[in-house]
Amino acid sequence: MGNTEGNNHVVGIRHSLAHLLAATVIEMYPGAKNAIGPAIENGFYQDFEMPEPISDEDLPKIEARMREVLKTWGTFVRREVSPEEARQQFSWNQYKLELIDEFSKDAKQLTFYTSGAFTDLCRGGHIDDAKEIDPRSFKLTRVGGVYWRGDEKRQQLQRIYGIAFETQAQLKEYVAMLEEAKKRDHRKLGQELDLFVFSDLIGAGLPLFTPRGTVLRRKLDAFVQEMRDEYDYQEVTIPHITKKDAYIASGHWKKFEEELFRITTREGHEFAMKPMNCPHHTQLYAARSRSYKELPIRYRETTTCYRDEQSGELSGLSRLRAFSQDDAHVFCRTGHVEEEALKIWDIIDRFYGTFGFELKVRFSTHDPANMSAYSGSEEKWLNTEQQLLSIIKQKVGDNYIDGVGEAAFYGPKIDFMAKDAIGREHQVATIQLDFNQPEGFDLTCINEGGDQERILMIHAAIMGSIDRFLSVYIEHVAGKFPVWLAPEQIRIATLNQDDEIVHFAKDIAAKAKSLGLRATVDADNESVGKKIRNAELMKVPYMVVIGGKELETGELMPRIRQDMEVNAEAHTAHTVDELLKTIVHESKSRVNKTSL
RNA sequence: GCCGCUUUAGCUCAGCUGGUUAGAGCAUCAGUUUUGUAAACUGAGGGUCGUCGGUUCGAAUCCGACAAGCGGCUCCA
Repeated sequence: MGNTEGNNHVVGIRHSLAHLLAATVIEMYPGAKNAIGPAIENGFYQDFEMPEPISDEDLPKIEARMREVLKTWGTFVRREVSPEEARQQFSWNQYKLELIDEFSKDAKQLTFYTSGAFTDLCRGGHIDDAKEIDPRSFKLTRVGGVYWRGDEKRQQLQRIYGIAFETQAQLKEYVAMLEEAKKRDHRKLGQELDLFVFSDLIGAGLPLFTPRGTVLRRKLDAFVQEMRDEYDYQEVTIPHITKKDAYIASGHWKKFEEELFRITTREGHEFAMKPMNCPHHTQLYAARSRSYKELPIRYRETTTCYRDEQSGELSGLSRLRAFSQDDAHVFCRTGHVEEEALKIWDIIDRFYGTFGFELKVRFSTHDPANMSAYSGSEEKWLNTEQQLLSIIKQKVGDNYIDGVGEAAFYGPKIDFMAKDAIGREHQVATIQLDFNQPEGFDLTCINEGGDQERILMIHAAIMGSIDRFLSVYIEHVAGKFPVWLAPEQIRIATLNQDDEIVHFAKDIAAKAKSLGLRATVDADNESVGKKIRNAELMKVPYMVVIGGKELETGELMPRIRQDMEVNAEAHTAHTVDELLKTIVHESKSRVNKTSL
């Protein structure tokens, strides 16, 4: 692990490269204006207003020119200037002028940094000398469109991204990681492994899951529901459309009206496809008066939600217009919150632990500077946040990330981020404490004193969206699903098309199916080598070849997918019963190792 | 939604600057072969070149709109 000094140094390199990129682009494209360009994780970027749009194909020549310009650069020279002088220098660049106006509000002097023939307005943070940059340790990666200052109402600029490290070896390592990520891309694997498809006829963001993909969904969902059953969740079922009144009461209408799929009935009534499930579930709770003795009431349901997402936001299974949530709502009193949240947390730990994900916790709170984005008084916000914080402290101490402004509009959340096998983080599970919808829907219980008491709701999704979880999980395991999830658990291939051999293979498959396994027979007229290759490509965990030898001895030599843990004697002959029994055991125990 | 790029057979991709019946590999189908742990051989079928419109004597190729996808931005209950 690098020390702090080393880390600052690489940040300095990245920052300095952003300057170099700005200098190079301005030189190569007369009329180009640079806006901002900071160091970021693994690299840097620089925003430009370009006279003509550039594309990815332009990057190699910009990169080559950067290396030339770099040779002319030396120490970074700092100079303090007055705002007036700065304005004069950058009169050609309205972006810098805007920054100068802003910075000069609280500073009398601004700073310029110069290396080679290039000077930029900058607060600092470079390395001392541009000669410290290894010209082989950076690379321009992509160009994208961005809004000036991140505001979609303002000018659109072009951003050039680069990656940069202290050494060429580190750059190579990072490039290798990106290539590995590309190989694992769930959109690619989804097609190769025959898990899901999209159709132009059906529409963007509307995934169609194949039989194989559906196995994955059902097994994952069953796992979550099995754990919820332990904690007395009750399964419910709701329709997928609703009158808009439900969203007016919940507060969603005000905030998400634009993102709803709306339906007008022939009688002119307005409905919407449900974008979430809480309003429906509240009505199950509110169907009759509830005694405090009944609480907590826990509803769970895996069901599809529909949101009219912006077309540019759709991406594989990560962002969809129709997606399925493994949703649950707990209706309870303040005194129940801690215990209920801990139960959910336990399910989350067990679920993600099973897959080898490392979890990080984010405490997602309201942004005091932006209260208009939230429902309810700030006092109530602070109150509920305190409740969640004490739970977080209890579970992980100070080991959590502050997510100011990351709350839902109706309440604070505990969000969980999973770190995958190649080090990327994804937001997954969530526990949300909601004091607003119980108000909106007037949810109460009759308390010990016989009075109506306002209750609280906890929203909890373990996978969040099954679809999005799948996108993360497919990439995490690179499509090599453990036996309990594998759409095809064992493939029985015949050596040839001899009747007796084919019959034996079919008998084994029938036996496997009777034990609840997912087995297939490959009796095609193909070479053994080809059949093995096909099974490998589909990442089937177990494969056996049946020939005369097997017919004679009744024993099988399993071919076990390489990522699975095995014992020494795994790759020896086993009886059919022994082999199938093992696979059944692995199917139930949810481990990715064979007990052969 | 915004900026940029892309779209040729089920999949992966050729097709130069517009010019007679649009190609390959894999997959599929048929025949041959009857195979021992990651690709047997031969042959056949399959595409109105994303859709619609325009320019042109002539469009897969140029222009426009729309759709879908990719990389970003914005958004994310």
